[in-house]
Amino acid sequence: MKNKILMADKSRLVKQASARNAQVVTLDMVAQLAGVSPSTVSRILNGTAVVSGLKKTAVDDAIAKLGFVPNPMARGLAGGRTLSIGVITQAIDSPFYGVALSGIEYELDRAGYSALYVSGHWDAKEESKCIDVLRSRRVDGIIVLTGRLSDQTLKTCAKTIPVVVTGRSLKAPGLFSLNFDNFEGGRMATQHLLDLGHRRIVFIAGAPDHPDANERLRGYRAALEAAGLVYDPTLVLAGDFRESSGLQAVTQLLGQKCSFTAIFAANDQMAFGAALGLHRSGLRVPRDVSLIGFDDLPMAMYAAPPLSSIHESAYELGCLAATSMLQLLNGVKPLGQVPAPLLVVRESSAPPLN
Amino acid sequence: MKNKILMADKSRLVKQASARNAQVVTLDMVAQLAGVSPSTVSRILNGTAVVSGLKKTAVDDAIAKLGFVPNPMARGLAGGRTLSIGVITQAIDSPFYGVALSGIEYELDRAGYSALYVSGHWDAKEESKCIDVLRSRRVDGIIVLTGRLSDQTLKTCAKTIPVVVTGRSLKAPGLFSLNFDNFEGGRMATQHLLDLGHRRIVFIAGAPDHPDANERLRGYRAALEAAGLVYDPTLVLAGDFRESSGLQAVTQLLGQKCSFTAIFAANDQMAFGAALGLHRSGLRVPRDVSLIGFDDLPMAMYAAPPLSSIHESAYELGCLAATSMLQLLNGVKPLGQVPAPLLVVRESSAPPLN
DNA sequence: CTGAAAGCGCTTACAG
DNA sequence: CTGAAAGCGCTTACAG
Repeated sequence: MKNKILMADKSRLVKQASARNAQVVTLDMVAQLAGVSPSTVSRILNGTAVVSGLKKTAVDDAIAKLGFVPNPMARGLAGGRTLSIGVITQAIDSPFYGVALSGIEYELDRAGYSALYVSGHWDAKEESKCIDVLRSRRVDGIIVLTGRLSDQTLKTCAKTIPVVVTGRSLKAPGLFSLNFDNFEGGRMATQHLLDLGHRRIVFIAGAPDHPDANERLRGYRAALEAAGLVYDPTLVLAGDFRESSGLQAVTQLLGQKCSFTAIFAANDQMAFGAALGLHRSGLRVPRDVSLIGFDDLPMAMYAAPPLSSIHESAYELGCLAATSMLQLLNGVKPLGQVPAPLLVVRESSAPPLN
Repeated sequence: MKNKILMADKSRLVKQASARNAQVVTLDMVAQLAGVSPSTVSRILNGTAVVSGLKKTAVDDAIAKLGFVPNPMARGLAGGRTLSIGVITQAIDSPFYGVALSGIEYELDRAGYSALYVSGHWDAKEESKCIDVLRSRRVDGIIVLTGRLSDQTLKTCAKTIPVVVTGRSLKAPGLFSLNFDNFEGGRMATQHLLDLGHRRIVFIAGAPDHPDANERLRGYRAALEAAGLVYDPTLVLAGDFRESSGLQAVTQLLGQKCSFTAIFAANDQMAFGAALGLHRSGLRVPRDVSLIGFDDLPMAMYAAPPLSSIHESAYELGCLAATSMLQLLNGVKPLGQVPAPLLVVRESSAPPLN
């Protein structure tokens, strides 16, 4: 008798399954096989309620036997969540943010969430569009890796969806910010060059309006002033965080016969560009010019010569951003903090010649 | 009279909307406002059927007025598709694949699709898990950026879901492959060094079992043999496509006092590592040793000295993979082809000293 | 060309 | 502790 019922059930299952996709196992099928209601299966899956041991075992067995995997879309539709987190990055191929993304991916994956990456391309308008795209995809939360969005925009956004933002300090309901001490990092880099005996130190700035960039410049100025040096604006060149702008800055500098013995680039990529500019002019690092970057990209140690830099752990930043988001989602107050900047001295910085 | 109905409708809309999320506008609301059935709105949205002009205008107006954005999950559940494509990459922070991802992102975005990135970390088992994850997310197709999955696994996978794979030539139903001519690229790089007069040319190999790596090695051998040189296995060192393995290879080489005048690294990252190894030993590029890489990463031109390489357009590869997937999804036979390899001569390669 | 209706695979009050 | 039922927001045969 029991067998007969089982067989009848099975043929029914097969029929259902083949409707659209032969592989699809549904929660209903699990419920039937386990002899419980779909509600019970759902509750076991989500840990929503305490279920008697026997039923739980039966359900777990059925899940294993059938190889059941919940359909995230049905879950999302019914439960009002997607188990996916939107991540706004500047460029998915950025050497710095790429590492952060892998940290995010790691932590989210552990918690059963997926990441949806969208690129803002260093443009506030595009970043706004990213938010729209992510909203339409119904992500459960948004991680914003720095960028140019205004504080106000972020606060408004956080009213309807949890937001974690890096690269600034902001307090608002539903929002958590993770800020790296760019000021201190900028100060340390400059201080390192001062300690070596440099006095004419060039600063190649990052993308204008970017909080990171501004803070690093502030750190540069602070170190200079603390050393009793006057801030010389002709030593501060514009940049945009890309290699090409570092090259351009050095070319310009050399063109106007500006005298200097060291360069602090607001990120490693620009430092690489600057190094090329020096190389092209026959200037050697660090003999003729000392060079220090910022970020400590994986590539920094493979530059020739290996680049001194301020270490900022992108991977850890990504992990932190992800775990903070998860906490926000679970109603836990995030308390994580980004590690302090660290000076990494390699071979690109040395005392000046004379 | 008409006004009254509209007002009544509105209050109903508000009630519905506030149920879960105050911002949510549904297709039903659009239908009501436009005075048509939900089916019609759906058909207009999807271009599934020809709809009379008047109704279309009414619906478009209603969509605009309400700021309606279709819920992708409901769409997915009902329509059996998610408008999302899974992308299996080796590491989301890979300098090479990162650029490919941005190409994929660009093309997919244009078509209203999203990408779901998962990383295989150069491991066949992890890549298999990636497929499972993507399946459970119900992606409409899977793009596999090279990797170690067996041909058989890919073919099997393609039976139930469209697959585009790069880095190999494979024919199977539901599958399209995009292969870069790594053999020719390897040959060209080696030929370049031969043309400069080098005879003792080291090859630093890529990750074992990776088709890219094997092909580049084959190209190396072919060029050597065409030049009438005997293949010397002691000149071929193991690598894994990472900087560190390039460094290690050179260290090993120098340790065993192997004589050579040039190095061909199977990718730029290993070339950077090799450059560091040479630098540490006081050897200069290209005076003492010529160096050529493969991929032509954005960083290659910023190396010191700028690195000669074989150009492979990762961005274009990504675009091609994405458009091919879109074609597969639309029942169109993809015909795209990856551009041929291109030799880029910079400053890291020169004739040998003697 | 267009509607009414059923259904996609789940979750969650609502009742016991 | 557990079910039956309604509903999430769409799409798609099925009828006109």
